[in-house]
Amino acid sequence: MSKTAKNTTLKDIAQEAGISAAAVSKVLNNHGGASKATQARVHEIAKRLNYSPNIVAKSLKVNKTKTLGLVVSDSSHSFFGAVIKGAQEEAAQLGYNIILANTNRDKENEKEAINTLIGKRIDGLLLASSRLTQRSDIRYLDSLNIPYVFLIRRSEDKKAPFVGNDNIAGSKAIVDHLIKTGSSRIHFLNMDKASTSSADRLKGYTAALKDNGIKYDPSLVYNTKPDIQEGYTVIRNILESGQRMEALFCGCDILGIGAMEAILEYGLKIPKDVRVCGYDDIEFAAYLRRPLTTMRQPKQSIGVKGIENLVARVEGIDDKQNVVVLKSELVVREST
Amino acid sequence: MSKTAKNTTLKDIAQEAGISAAAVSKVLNNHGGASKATQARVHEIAKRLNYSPNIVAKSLKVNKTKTLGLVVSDSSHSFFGAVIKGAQEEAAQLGYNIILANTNRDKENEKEAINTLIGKRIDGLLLASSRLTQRSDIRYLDSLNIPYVFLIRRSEDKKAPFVGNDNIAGSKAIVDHLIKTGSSRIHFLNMDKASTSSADRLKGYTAALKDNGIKYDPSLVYNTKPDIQEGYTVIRNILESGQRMEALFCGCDILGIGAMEAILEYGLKIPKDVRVCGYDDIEFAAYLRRPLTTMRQPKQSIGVKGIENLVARVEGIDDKQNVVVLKSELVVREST
DNA sequence: ATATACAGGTTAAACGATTAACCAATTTTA
DNA sequence: TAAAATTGGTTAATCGTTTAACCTGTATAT
Repeated sequence: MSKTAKNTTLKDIAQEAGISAAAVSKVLNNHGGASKATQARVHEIAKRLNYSPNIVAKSLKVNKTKTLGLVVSDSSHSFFGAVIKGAQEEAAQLGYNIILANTNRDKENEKEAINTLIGKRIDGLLLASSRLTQRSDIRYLDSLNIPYVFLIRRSEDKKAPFVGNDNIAGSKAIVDHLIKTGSSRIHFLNMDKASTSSADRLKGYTAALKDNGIKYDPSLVYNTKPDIQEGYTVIRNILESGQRMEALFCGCDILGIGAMEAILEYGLKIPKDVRVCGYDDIEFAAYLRRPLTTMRQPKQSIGVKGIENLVARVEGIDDKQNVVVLKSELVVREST
Repeated sequence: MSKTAKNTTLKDIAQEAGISAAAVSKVLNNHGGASKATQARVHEIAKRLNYSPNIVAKSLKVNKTKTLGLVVSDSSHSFFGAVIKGAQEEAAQLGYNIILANTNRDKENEKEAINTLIGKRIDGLLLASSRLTQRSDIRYLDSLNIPYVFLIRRSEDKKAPFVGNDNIAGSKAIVDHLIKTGSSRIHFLNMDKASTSSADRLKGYTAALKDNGIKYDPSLVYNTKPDIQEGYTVIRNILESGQRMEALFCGCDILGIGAMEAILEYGLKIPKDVRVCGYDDIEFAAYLRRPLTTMRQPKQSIGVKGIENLVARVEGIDDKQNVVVLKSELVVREST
């Protein structure tokens, strides 16, 4: 593996073809001003010498890297997997590459990751489930001087570019489903209180109750971080405290999985004793102990639309929307 | 979002500090040759002007980008999610970034992806479940003149750098488990025939049979691509053909999920009538309809070790192993 | 026939860093 | 005290492109 082997450059081709490097550059970029014969010769030589343009040099010159940053809280999470794939493929389609960063749900990590991305001079930034959702964070993001788009979780500043689903409508729809199918006392295991997504899902929950004339009982609402074990623990504790539970809406499928484990282990039947639903429709939701009723978020589309929107910004196209809200879909399965 | 705002450069700092850009560079890189006072001044100005070194320029000069390529067949796949995360975090730790590429299991896509990565002048390449595993592909990869490491699926050329688990030992262990716990007629739903991983898993399967004095019956072995629906279809067809099935080893958990769906839908009980196991231990294997017995591959470690090994190559360290085989672990669950 | 346009290039500067080579002034060493 | 070494820098080249500005010879227009 000879690391010292030099790559072919424009100059090499120029020399071989007996013309200037500038001429070669123009040929290779179709910038005109070259005879058919020269064009053919240049292309032949380029192919023969296995030329691969040095994008680093080009980037330096044109001040664009054709690279976008994608920061996610946890790329191993099934949900993000789909988002990442959608984003990556759409980016490739549009001629961009993606550098991936993980934040592990930590704001400082996130800022650090963004800073190194900035050093690499990315053209734009996609923030999935970001922690930088406060108004003050927007000032920080704006100071980076590159376009950015929030994914999944929106900023407190509602004008900030965003692609995701309508959490209020989605959670209202799923709670409506629980009510219409017979429950009026509905526990809600939501995610971290801090996130705008959680806040919206709570709004949907209360809206559904109100619409159906049910009084909102805050003591039925719990918060924890999206983690199977956490979901298990919280629900187990509730059950062991002797509280009656007939229906449970989990803020995400991951919590739903943990919750179902706890419920089944406690000896209750799903859906006979307790009806459970989640949110997201992660890949395996249909194959769980009890296939899970959930709201299907258009995960891959979020990635795709996110990139589309970001690239439009990067390239200065201005017929783009600021806020793109995609539809989520109720998927009813065995668990309810 | 002013796109024209210029970033601070070394020159700006130099001007402000009244010294040359070279001096500033040295200060910022701790290359010595500057008074304490100058150092302090430079650092202060850099911070004040919000200086972020242009890594693109640096990369061009030093001919290293501190960027690695990671090509996977499908980043949305739960298994790769963990690998990607391990790789990304380890890379960050070592000062590298990762550009992600998807191939969708297509060799031409893979080559194309690699070519654009080469254009971006990545320092090294990680190939997860690559299609470029033939000897002729090694020549292609070598011609790229950058270090590469195979992940998960090894090359036919056994000397090629590789990080993954021992598929022969792993599949032998799990088939042993099926035999020791009472089955002698074991169906095997393996993945695509072409892959070295499948071939190794078949070797493990036959080795286990042989060790236990069971005759190998090729008519019990099926191949299909790793996809839930595929697994479902193949197994459903087998059952509908009237074949008796008492134990089933699936080449990956994904196939196991589809298989279990088919078996349960056909009215058979798991594990009473048919005992099923998979391979990989993807995140949700424990929460499926029937929690799945499987071999737990150290997915995140594969990513981590892969990067470690690749970076050692990139940086010319030579106490690295060529082939790193990590242990997989038998996880027995309800399905067997 | 003269001016004009165009085809097919060339030259040189620039992007923002790094780094080898050099230098003047001061300090240390013998 | 003279030579050597150190301190704290500077200059200029370089990485591989792109691109504005320029040039020259031929073809076309008037």
